[in-house]
Amino acid sequence: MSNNSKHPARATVRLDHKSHLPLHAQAEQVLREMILRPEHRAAGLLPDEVSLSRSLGISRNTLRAAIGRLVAEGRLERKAGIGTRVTEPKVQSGVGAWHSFTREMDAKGIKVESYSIKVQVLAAPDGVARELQLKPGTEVLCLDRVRGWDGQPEVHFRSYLHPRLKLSADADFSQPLYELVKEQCSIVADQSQEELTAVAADRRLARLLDVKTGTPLLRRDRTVLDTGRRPMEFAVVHYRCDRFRLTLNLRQG
Amino acid sequence: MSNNSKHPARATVRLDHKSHLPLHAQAEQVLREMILRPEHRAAGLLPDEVSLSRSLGISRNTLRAAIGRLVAEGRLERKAGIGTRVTEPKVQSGVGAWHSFTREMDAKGIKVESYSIKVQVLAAPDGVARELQLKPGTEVLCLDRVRGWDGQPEVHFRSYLHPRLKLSADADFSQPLYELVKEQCSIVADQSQEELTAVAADRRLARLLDVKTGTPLLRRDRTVLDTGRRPMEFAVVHYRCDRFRLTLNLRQG
DNA sequence: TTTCATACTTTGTTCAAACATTGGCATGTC
DNA sequence: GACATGCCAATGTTTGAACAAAGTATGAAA
Repeated sequence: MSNNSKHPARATVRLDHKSHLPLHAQAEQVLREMILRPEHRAAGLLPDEVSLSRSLGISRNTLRAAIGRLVAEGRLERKAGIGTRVTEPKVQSGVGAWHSFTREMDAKGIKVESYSIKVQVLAAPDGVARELQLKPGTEVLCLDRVRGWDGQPEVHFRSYLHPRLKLSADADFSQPLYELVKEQCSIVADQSQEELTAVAADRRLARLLDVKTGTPLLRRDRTVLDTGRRPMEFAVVHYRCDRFRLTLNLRQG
Repeated sequence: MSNNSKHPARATVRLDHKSHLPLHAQAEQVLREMILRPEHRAAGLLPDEVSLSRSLGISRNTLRAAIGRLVAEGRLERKAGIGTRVTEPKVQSGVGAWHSFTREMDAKGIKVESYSIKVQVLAAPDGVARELQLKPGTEVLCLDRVRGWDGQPEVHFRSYLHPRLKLSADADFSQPLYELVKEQCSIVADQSQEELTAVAADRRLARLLDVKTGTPLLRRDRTVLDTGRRPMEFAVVHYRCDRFRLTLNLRQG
């Protein structure tokens, strides 16, 4: 049965057969919203394909196309004989290429929150100056950001921006950084050189990320180059790893 | 027309309707081979869906399921009114590529030493079975290795090898693993999917890597796929990070 | 020559239907 | 209790069909 206690009759969204957006795409949107709703996580299972397709007013095949993409994306899991369930959120980030953290989380349906933004101008420490190919002591813009979701901090970024970008300390740093730089400075981020290590949280990081001192953190040192291979940013990023995983797709080289 | 000069009559592979492997999966394999063949890159286009499905002896829908996955994977590109084309391989240098640990260290002039090698056959734990796409409990070869240099351990690998490789426990695992597999099994490692996190050393790891319990370690969960995108190895790697950094060169994506 | 309509090829979308396979559950037997 | 059996519900697979939309090629009209 479709309307048993587990799957109460919802406002059965009927899809628009006249929209220029294909039905499978509309169905995908509906499913994405369903995924966010807690009742489906709680219930464990989504309504079965036959009744769901009926309630959406589309055929089972069309619905399956939408579900299939969400499965491929890792947001749903299907099992023959059982049903379709919302994947337990194991948040991941990254591919062989990198993106804005905010946009990447957005794509996963997670609303990124900013917990603190501090902007200051300071003399570049030696390591930073080396990475940015500057004389030690050159003044750079330093950006501290803590981000997370569901009220919990998850990652701390400390970015040093190359003076070439000519960004002022009162710019709007709440939007994705690389888009800001692209628009304001016409400098486009292109590649990054990264180093990954594990470190213990010191007192400062422990406070910022709301963990105990000594908690293992993933540390990511990153130098971002623009399309002209000039360094534009050096960042030290610390991730808590309890709700987050950095994922990579690499190729044999 | 299907058999014009652009798309000469190939040995029309008819798929096996009695195989346990679904037709769409078989079609996917055929397409993967096609993608590698230069004549299709040269021709610019693959045969059109209708004639290709006929020559494979399957319906257009079934073929489209296979093509759809390869499109999602970025290996094929479809355009309405035009056809389906093999994606031009993007030429990139040193992009998010991985190598043998041993060879990578070699390149840095560091002589890698093996401190312990344990080989055992055991039932695949659930997570491992999932990554290798095996039924839980299938017997797999499990390889434990500790490597380092200057008399200090630096990294611990625990590899689970897919039974398809048919490697016996008494093979010579002192040489680089992927070369061994390549020679012994003619299976070539091609890509990897990785997850990076930071963890605290438990007692076992602390002993193996000669660090204090609780020391932050870089944990790298890696599924290695062969050229046919079949999983061949799942490995959990732990690095001490005091003498070692995992470096990556990524591109904006 | 340029422009435009039209036919044709190819992929895109959608449907209904049938059967296979998987897993959970109840019912039975020993 | 242990085990086999069979039913049921759910996803998995496959097909044939029809029409839509995109892009190319052709030929007629301006």
